[in-house]
Amino acid sequence: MTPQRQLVVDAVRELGHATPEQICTRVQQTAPAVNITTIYRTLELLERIGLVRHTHLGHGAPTYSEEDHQHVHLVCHHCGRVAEAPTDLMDALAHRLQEESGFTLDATHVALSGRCADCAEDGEPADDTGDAAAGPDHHTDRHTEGSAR
Amino acid sequence: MTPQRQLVVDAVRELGHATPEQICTRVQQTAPAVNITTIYRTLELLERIGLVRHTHLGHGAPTYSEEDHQHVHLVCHHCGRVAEAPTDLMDALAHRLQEESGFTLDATHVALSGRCADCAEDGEPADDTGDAAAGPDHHTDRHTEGSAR
DNA sequence: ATCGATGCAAAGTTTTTGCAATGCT
DNA sequence: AGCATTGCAAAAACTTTGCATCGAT
Repeated sequence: MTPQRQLVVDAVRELGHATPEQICTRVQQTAPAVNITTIYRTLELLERIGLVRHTHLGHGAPTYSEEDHQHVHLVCHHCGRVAEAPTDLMDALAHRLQEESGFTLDATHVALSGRCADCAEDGEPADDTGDAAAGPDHHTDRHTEGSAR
Repeated sequence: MTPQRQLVVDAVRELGHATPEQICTRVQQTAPAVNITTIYRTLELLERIGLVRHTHLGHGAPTYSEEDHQHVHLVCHHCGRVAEAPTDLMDALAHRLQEESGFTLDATHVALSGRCADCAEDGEPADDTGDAAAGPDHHTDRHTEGSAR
């Protein structure tokens, strides 16, 4: 309804899966005055009305994406990249869970982690100390994850 | 090696999957002087040497468990309870991911979310605003530290 | 004496809350 | 005016870091 909210929706849509801070940065490119608080509150609202959903990529930071942008996230321990896979990959699993445990799976809410094809080629073991490190092309310049301290 | 570390290992083992703070609380039942800092440092160490591993349950707080305690976590949106399922549930999925995307799945690192059998019975829609809310029986009394009343 | 482990306090991050100001009806 | 939304600042929750002390080799 408000311009800020529209900007948040747009940002979520454009970024695909982004943390609140990334969304904030994006929104501020258009409207620098927008506060991070508003991002959080808007995201919460948008989620409640079902426009966006959030997913946990393994790291602490949740990422937001469009509600209808349904896919499974695959995050690589090694390079931190996030790939996407169709949710029907999970169908069989969802079925088994339902049968065996009565558990109804929400396939889109979490990310699966592992190692992507690119990183599998490298023989190097992941420094699995932390989670997915900052991506190679994503400049997720948060806390510059130093592997060896 | 040190008594504190042993206590941390024990706590992780007993609690199954616990946040650093829960572990801290547990350890402090035996050794009240132990500081939360030590918990974090010890956990980091134990993880590096492969004694424990951490898993993201969807909420921000990572939980730690024994390395060999391999299972998939199923966390319920509704009640926040964490169930466990054998990892071989994921085998078929892992295989497909490998084939189709070259992605090597690490089944134990993340939790699957959804709604557990108990909560499925209640017709109530989950207040899916946040993640798993504080459980009904889990009194997630985290911040119980230093305040030795 | 040396070196690592620990406790304490302070700093850093990320997210939430309180409150006053703003804008729309 | 009434009401929701926003921005700012402070608080809270969570984690890491610096530094002095303690213990064992």
